[in-house]
Amino acid sequence: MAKRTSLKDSTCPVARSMEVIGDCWTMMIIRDAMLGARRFGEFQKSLGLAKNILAVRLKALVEDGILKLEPAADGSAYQDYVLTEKGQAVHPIMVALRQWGEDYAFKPGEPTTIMVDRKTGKQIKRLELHAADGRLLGYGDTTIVSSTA
Amino acid sequence: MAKRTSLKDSTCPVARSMEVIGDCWTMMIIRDAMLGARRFGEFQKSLGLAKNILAVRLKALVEDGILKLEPAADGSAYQDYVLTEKGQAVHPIMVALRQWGEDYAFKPGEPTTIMVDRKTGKQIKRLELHAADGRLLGYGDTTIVSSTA
DNA sequence: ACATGTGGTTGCATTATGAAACCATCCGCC
DNA sequence: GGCGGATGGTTTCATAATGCAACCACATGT
Repeated sequence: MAKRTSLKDSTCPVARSMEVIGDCWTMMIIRDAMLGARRFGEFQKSLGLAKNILAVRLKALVEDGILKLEPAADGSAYQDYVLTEKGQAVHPIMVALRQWGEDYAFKPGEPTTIMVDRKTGKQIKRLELHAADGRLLGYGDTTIVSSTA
Repeated sequence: MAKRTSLKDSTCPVARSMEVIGDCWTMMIIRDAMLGARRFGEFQKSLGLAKNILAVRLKALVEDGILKLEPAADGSAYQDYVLTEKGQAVHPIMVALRQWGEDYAFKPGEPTTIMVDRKTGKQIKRLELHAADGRLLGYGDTTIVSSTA
């Protein structure tokens, strides 16, 4: 059999995250939801993906508690897909992906989009990793241990 | 035809990042590389994935400049897969994925692994998003604009 | 009532994934 | 230098996921 391997039971949080949101379309849907998309048609038009795929992804996202269905904001009988708190919490991941993409996947001068502070309109600061005592940490300054909680 | 859709030319950095590292196994390989894995066999044993899949993924990672091949550190005729600077730069994404997974994919008390400061052994601080002026930003405090650079 | 828009589902062709078998080197040992 | 096992893959073949297109039910506008 060639069933896609599941990492749901891994003890590594990264694996479990990837199991849920480690899919191109899934992440693009969340991105669009963060930018304000709410309706099936909005996602479909924005992403240009096949409707059956979109339907499957949206269903999975709702099941995983990242999106939830609620009555359409425009008063129609349709429903809106809106991010839950769990879905909104994906924001830092999105920012990290965005910054890496900006750094390594664009030629200088190539048109792109940037994330700005809504209040000032200025580009946001880069994500930084800090130790508990506030020291700036780089790659190599961290390691993984199994939690003894 | 049912070729997997490519997002390589999207103007959204998130899309381009996902195109490269938005794959479960790919991210797991990078994770293991960050934890010190260097050899084909190490990745294969740690991840338990089929060797053909691993071979394809490793080749892609080398082509994308995330891993590079260098003579084995143990002096043998084999080669090591080691992270490039671009590969090391994935670290913040890994941390963001890890924190989200910790928060939403584990029951309290469930065994997991945590990331610690190598010097102090203490758990690292959560990633925070800041504005250019230092203000802490939450979900909803940011927006996307097309770069006019 | 009728056309159109929205939000899907179904069918079928193509592609990717995965387990197992196979194969070419490389290494340690005698 | 010859032999056995370890290493690092490639090949084969079955199954699962993806994607296009066609279809469909219901809501809405006129």
